[in-house]
Amino acid sequence: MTYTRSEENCLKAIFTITEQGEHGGSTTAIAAQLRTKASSVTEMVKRLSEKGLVDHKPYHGVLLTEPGNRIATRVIRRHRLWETFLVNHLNFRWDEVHDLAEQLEHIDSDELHDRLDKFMDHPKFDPHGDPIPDKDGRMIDMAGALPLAEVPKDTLVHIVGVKDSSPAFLKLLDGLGLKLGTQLTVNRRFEYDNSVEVSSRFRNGLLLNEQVSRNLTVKPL
Amino acid sequence: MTYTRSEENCLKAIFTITEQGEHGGSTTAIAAQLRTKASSVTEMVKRLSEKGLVDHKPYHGVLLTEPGNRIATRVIRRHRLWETFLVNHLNFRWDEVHDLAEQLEHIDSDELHDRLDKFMDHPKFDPHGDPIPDKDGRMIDMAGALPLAEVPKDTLVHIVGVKDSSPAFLKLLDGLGLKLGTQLTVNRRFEYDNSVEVSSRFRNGLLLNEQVSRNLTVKPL
DNA sequence: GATATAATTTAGCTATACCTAAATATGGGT
DNA sequence: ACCCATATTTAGGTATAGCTAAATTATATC
Ligand SMILES: [Mn+2]
Ligand SMILES: [Mn+2]
Ligand SMILES: [Mn+2]
Ligand SMILES: [Mn+2]
Repeated sequence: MTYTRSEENCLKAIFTITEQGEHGGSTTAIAAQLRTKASSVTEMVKRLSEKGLVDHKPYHGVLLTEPGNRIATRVIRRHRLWETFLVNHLNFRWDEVHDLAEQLEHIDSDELHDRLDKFMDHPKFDPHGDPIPDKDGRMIDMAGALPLAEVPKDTLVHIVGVKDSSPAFLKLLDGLGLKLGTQLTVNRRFEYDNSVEVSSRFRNGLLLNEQVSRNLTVKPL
Repeated sequence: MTYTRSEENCLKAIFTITEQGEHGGSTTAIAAQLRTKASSVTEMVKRLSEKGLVDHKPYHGVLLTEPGNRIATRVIRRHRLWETFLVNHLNFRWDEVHDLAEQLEHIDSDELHDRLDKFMDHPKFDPHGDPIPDKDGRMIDMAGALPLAEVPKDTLVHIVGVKDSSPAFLKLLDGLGLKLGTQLTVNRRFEYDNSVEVSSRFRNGLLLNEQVSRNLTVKPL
């Protein structure tokens, strides 16, 4: 079986939405994720449903079936493998690779991606800290990781991921000297705007707004 | 400007056909190359013509304009770079890479392909002996190369390319121990069926039929 | 110069994948 | 139990990219 780019993107969107807690992706949420319109999603979901890749209870959301989940996971695997390749071997920056991976993830070949995986020695994480599924769809689970926004004061943590892979966000982090592995402690939180003040080995009293602290994933050490 | 997969494939087909001597690709020849129908080509050519990528004189063939030629060359560059990467770095065999490259060649990014080129240290030939255009479209010209079928008796030559990249043909060559660089001499030619008998360092009296000798490109030493 | 053959184009149809605007259904709150 | 804001679907349209079958056109041969 081979699926179209749009089908794969739709399955991936549903995966991402349902993974983030939602109990079934709404037509609207999927449309937002795909930057398309709800009516287009209705049609796409109908087709995916006929192919047995999703379960759709109108007004109650779309869920991936087991085959649908397998395909979505495979697309995510490919995306993350390519991002890793582009950064580690072609010397792209972490803020440059997402859009390229959006194209490359649709190349139709398990063999290619398994060889790419092997070539890189089976990397476990992509440049943004996201776990890379192995060929059976298994990946390291991120238990213990949480948004910086939810870290208690005076806890030593290190950055393990970013929720937002947009160039703008990643460039901001670069500009602040924050990257995967950077160790941080929350010194103060301001109720006024939910901003947090953090310190690292290199920098003291760095003020991060709520948007930033929500999009930084960290893990206590 | 960004072009669709079908547009790129059509331009590439016209390039290949006109390169092989034809004075303008006929609708039928293009259709055969693309494994599509003449009527589909008519429509495609109309669109390419409106975009200024081809000149079409009905019943006298389609020719690439300078912009059309640039795009076709770029697609060929990408195809050959990917084939080289797949063979040299992911350990694919030379008979496995063509179809994958047909997909990868449409990834829309000069930056990616220039970096891939650099990563491989600017290879000059792909795994089938075809010259790889550089980022300005220039490539080594194959003057002096000719089909084995046209080599005079007792001339020492070596294999520099294959005209046919199909898995079937390449597997046949593998099976006969013939590969790029192999040195050959034509011992005898048989008028009956245009077959030739060749010798290499490893093998004496190997009989090759016309189809094979036409698809093997060699160069005198 | 007429004509037949083969190449080419046109007409009309299908499928995917988008869109906007209009219609409709639902579930939470009253 | 009802209503309505909102989510969702339907209707109808566009563009790309195929297809088959029918019509048309040019060229090469007689
Ligand atoms: Mn990404
Ligand atoms: Mn990523
Ligand atoms: Mn090839
Ligand atoms: Mn090749």
